Amino acid sequence: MFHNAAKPRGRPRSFDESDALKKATQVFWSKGYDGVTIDDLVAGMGVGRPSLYAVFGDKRAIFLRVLKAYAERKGASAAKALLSPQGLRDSIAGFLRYAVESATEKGSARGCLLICVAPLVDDAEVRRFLQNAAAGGAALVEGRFRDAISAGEIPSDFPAAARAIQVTDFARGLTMRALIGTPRKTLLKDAEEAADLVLQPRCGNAVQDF
Amino acid sequence: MFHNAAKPRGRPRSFDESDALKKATQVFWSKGYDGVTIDDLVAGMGVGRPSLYAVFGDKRAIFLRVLKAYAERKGASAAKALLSPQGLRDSIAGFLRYAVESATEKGSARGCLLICVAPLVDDAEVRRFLQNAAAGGAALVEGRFRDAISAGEIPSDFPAAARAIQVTDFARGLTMRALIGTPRKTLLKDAEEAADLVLQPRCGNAVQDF
DNA sequence: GGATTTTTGAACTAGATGTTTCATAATGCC
DNA sequence: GGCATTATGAAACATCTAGTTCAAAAATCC
Repeated sequence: MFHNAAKPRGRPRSFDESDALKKATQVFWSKGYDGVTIDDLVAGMGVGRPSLYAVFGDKRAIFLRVLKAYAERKGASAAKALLSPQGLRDSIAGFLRYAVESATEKGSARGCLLICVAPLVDDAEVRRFLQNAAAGGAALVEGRFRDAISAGEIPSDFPAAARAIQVTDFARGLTMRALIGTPRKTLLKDAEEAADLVLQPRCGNAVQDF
Repeated sequence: MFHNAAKPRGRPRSFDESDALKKATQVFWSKGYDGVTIDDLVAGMGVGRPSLYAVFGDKRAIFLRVLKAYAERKGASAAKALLSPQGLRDSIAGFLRYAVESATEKGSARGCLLICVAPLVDDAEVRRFLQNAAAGGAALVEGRFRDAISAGEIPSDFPAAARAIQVTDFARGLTMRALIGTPRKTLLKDAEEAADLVLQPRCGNAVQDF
């Protein structure tokens, strides 16, 4: 049940659809949503203007498709980064390290499309999508914490949900700091130190304990 | 030594300069840098087009002035929020609470000009300014930690610098999450929980300790 | 090969945008 | 009151931008 063959009838396209979307990702990522013109997309995607409108729609539609594809890739990568054979601390460190590394990749724009640029788009559908994506990210980390509880790595009263939010919000902060030009090395150090902190079992009364 | 008098010679201005800048702040804050047109500024600042160019310069110059004035106000407010008679935990909580509250104020745009919109401006001077502002924010929190060490509230080997970065980056994360529409109540809860965590004295080997 | 279908490049239109010009208005100075 | 000075509003200007139109190109089907 995969009759993918069926060659289309007319002139074949001169571009690959998902490849063009990946190129569009870089365009939006580096210039922001408002900063991107159709000409930028035409040049960056290697797709002629009429084909662009016919196949993808207008700027907003392109951005939404870009966003969804990007979020899927990013989510998969983040999940992979959480899988560490070295245990929980290294999982969290790996997650934060991935955030930093992908936000400071050379040859690509700094920061992150989901964290840095999409939130500024004034569009209800985008906002809804981002809220889900944010919740999904936190759920990913929370799941890792729950696995650790099951494995006996951390106590069963470990506040998994709260700590997951702390991890993902901190990652957001690192990513924004990458955007303003903070060097990768600095951010990686900060990520490691934060990974240590977040595994503290319980922490209601730190001051009194001292 | 305050001879401020000296009335200017020609026709008096129909607007107050610093008031116009505050209005410009709202314009940039709500629409982002690229999203703002000169017409937006003319309408929002209550300053005619030629006066705008004569007094403030072009869009970039206006934004830089807005940014600096905004950063000063924000820095002062953040410093005030750190001053708590209730001790360190409440200081940090106050800092995070202020971040959330100012990012979810009704009648104003969500998020924060320094954290959410300025980082996307593709301009070397803006980036330099933001790096300094970020360092200044972290220094503010670190100073509060050092005061707490002096006061004996936390041990002297408390990692003040690292924790200050954790606090400010987490605040960044909260602020970005405010931008995408996360309710204030949720963010305030997250802020309180994080304030507890960050006061943990030392945390190198959490997993082993358990 | 000719009809049919689909894509493409170039040109076009209408409107938005950044910036300047200029005559006029409103003040202080004498 | 008249002159110098500064600010203002309306309009002008050139450029940029989003989106469409159309004939030519490139493929399949018969």
